[in-house]
Order: sequence, then C-alpha cells, then structure tokens
Amino acid sequence: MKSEKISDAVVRRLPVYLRFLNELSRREVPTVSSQELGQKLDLNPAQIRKDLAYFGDFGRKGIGYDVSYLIEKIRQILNLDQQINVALIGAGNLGQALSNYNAYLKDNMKIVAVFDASPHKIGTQINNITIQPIDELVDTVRSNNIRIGIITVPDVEAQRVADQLVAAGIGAILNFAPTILKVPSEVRVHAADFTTDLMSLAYYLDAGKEHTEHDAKMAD
Amino acid sequence: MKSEKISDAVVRRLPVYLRFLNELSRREVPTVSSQELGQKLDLNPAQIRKDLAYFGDFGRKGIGYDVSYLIEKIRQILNLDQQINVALIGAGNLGQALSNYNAYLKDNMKIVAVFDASPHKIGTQINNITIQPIDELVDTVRSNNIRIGIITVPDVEAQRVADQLVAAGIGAILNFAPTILKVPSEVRVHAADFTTDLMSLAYYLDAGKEHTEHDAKMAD
DNA sequence: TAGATTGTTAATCGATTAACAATC
DNA sequence: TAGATTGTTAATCGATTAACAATC
Repeated sequence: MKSEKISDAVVRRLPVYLRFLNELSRREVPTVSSQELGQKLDLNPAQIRKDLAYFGDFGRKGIGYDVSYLIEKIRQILNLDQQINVALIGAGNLGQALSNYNAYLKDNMKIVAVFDASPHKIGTQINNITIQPIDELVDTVRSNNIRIGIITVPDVEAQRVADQLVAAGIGAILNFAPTILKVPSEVRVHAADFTTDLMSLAYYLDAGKEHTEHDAKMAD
Repeated sequence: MKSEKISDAVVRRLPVYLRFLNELSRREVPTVSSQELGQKLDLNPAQIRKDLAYFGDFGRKGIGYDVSYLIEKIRQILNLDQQINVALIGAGNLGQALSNYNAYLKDNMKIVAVFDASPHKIGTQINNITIQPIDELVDTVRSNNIRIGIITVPDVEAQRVADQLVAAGIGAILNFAPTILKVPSEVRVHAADFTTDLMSLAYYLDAGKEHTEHDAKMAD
C-alpha cells in the first residue's frame, strides 16, 4: 500500500474493473489475470496491474487475481462498502430516467431524495420517492447523510443548485447541465453533459467526407 | 494550420469553448482573450491558445479572438457546419429523455430516427419521430445519412446494436450502456454510462469520514 | 520443476504549462 | 508609442507501456 497521489484516470478505471469482475463473479469464474482483463476492457495489462498495485498487493504471482477478493477490495477503495446516499435535483425527463436506475445502482449507491422547483411536481412520487421543493435541499442533504448530488436542472439553475449542495456539505456532484460549475476545491465535480460528448464525436466523422478544405475567402 | 495528430483531450475541449462562445455571442461580446476563456472554463490560457492554434491562426495579437469568427471556425472543425444526423436506439426512459434534447441540439445535430425492440412501442411517436423496429436500422441509417448512433438499450443488447450500426456504416457511437463495445478502429466510441461516473465520484468522499482502515481480519 | 503472472522499475510517450518574441 | 495578447518553443509534469526479477 503506497500513499502516492492517485490520479483521476486511475480512479475512473476502477468502476470499469469492478463491473467486469462482477460479471465474472456471476459466472463463477474464480480468478482472472491482468491479461484477460486487459483484453476484455481494451486496456494494457501493465496498466491494470499498476492501477491495482497503488492500493495493495491483490494478486498472486503465477495465478492472477482472485475475483471475489478483488471485488471486495475495489469496493472498499471506492467507498462502496458502505451505502452512499445520492440526491437528484431536477425531476424532468432526464431526472426521471436516471431515478429509474436506482435498481441498477447496486453496489450500495442509492438515490434517496429528489428535488424540483416546479410546484405541480412537488409532492408527487417518482420511484417511491416524494419530490421535495428545492428549499428543503440543504436540510434534507444534511439529515439524510447525502454525499453525492446529481444535477439535472436546466442550465441557468445549475450553479444555484450547486451552491446549495455545497452549503449543505455535499462531497461530489455529477452535473448533467452544460455549465462549468464553480465550487470549492474539496468538492469533486464530473461533467456528464451528453451534448458535449455528441459534439466532440462529430469531429471524427470526416473520414467519410474527404476533408474538403477549400479557401472560402480566396477572392481578396 | 498544422497537420499534427490532434489528441482526444483537445477535441473534447472544443465543444466547451463553443458553448461559452455562443453565450458571449448572445450577449454581443465582440472579442475574448484566452485569459478570459481560461478563467470562465477553468483552463490554462496557454492550453486554450495551443488548442486553437492546432487548427489555424484564429486570434489577433494584442486583441484576442473575434467571437463570431471563432464560433464559425470551431463549428467547421467539429463538422457542425453541416447537419449531422443522429439515430437513437432504445426508446426507454433514458432514450426518451435524450430525444427531448433535440431542441437543445442546435448547432446542427439532430436525432432523426428512433429504434426499439419492443413491439408495443414500434409505430408510436416520440417527439414527432415514429419509433421503428431494430430490423430497419441498417436501411434507415444508410438512406438517411445517419452518422452517429446513441445506444440506450439494455446492457445485453448493446453489442448487437453496435454491430448493426457498424454494418450500416456509422461513424461514431455514444454508448450509455455499461459495456465495452467492440468495434472496428475507424468507428469512434464514447462511453456515457452515468453509473460508472457515480462510482468513481464515490472514491473522493472519504475526506469527511476519517479513512478508518482497521484490519477486519486481525484475529487470525 | 516449468510455466505463468504478478509488482515494480525504467523507458517512452504525450499532454500541460511557462516563457517570450512577434505584433496588433 | 505603450499595453495587451497571440502563437510557439522549451520545460515540466504526468501517464502509459515495456521489461524483468520475484515467486506462486
């Protein structure tokens, strides 16, 4: 066990490992090598070994990694050995869709509160959770030990919601709004806006279209 | 204009620039410096200048970047000076939520077809688009010049859908299913699974909880 | 034992940042 | 002109990959 600084790139790969290990576990595969993992996950085996070695010596030379043991360890690393309570702010289409993933959010993550600004949504239920007004956000986050907030409100409201999450002592935010949130450095933010993803994908499309780069302002 | 290889990191920042530039344009701000951009977007100004300089000399020394001109240029770089047709496969909750973003997808990206496997969804409308059976995917993608596919089907079906998109000649895929898709190297895939994001965020939560690392298996 | 595979060091590769001459 | 800001080179920083001794 080192105490180097772990990079974000490493942390982002851990859930990917976990997901595949869970599948192996379901199939009752007892051990797996870094080579096998690398092949399935499109990663370099050396990278996988290095990633895991940051946190401990989980493997056995000549054998590989014990699937159940590695699952247990990664869950510990990701704090998923305890229940992590999550709040969802914004009960529009996207928010409702995400709240349905509660079932998928095994591994101890759970959306336990949903907030919305719209008066006619407040009080209604969504997946057995009663939608609360945003005024109640700070109190509810505090009293329910909510550690992560998912922002699915419109663009212009995102920063205000983030401010309230911060005020309530949130640890991390997953932001689906297309805005750069300003938060204190101890609060982790991940951008999850899919329109940005789509636009960057468009860049790679020219393969099929011959890269026609004629000078439009030639006549000058 | 260089012809170096442009890294994915650079390409992913371009839509972020574009988004903020569009806002400046709306506010009728005529020019912007790399310093201002950097401050608003939490990026190093030198990085912004370098990113843009890969594609051309868009700025003016002593002045900064002309907002409208830079918007035009970034849109060209991202192929958004033409309409990019997008298909959505999987009309569940998440798929429906995303299809509502069509309005947001200014900048010339448009979901033009929606597919689903479920017989009782086929034929119904979603945002004025008739849901088609997945059998029709290959033909529709080809005949409508669809370049990007968004996968919102369940886990186990994702690879099959990806195979069909590839067969139809798709250029890029945005994958919301928690699977590593195997596709030929000329097809670009972005993972957009939010459960993975959430799990990696959980890693950063220990700040508040004192990192209690007691050996559970001491008595041995 | 022989074969396999880890953990880790060293080498490589790539991305970010600093610094500054050029110039508007 | 003086001040501001670009484009770009060089320096730094960080992440990935190769290689291999240790060892199951």
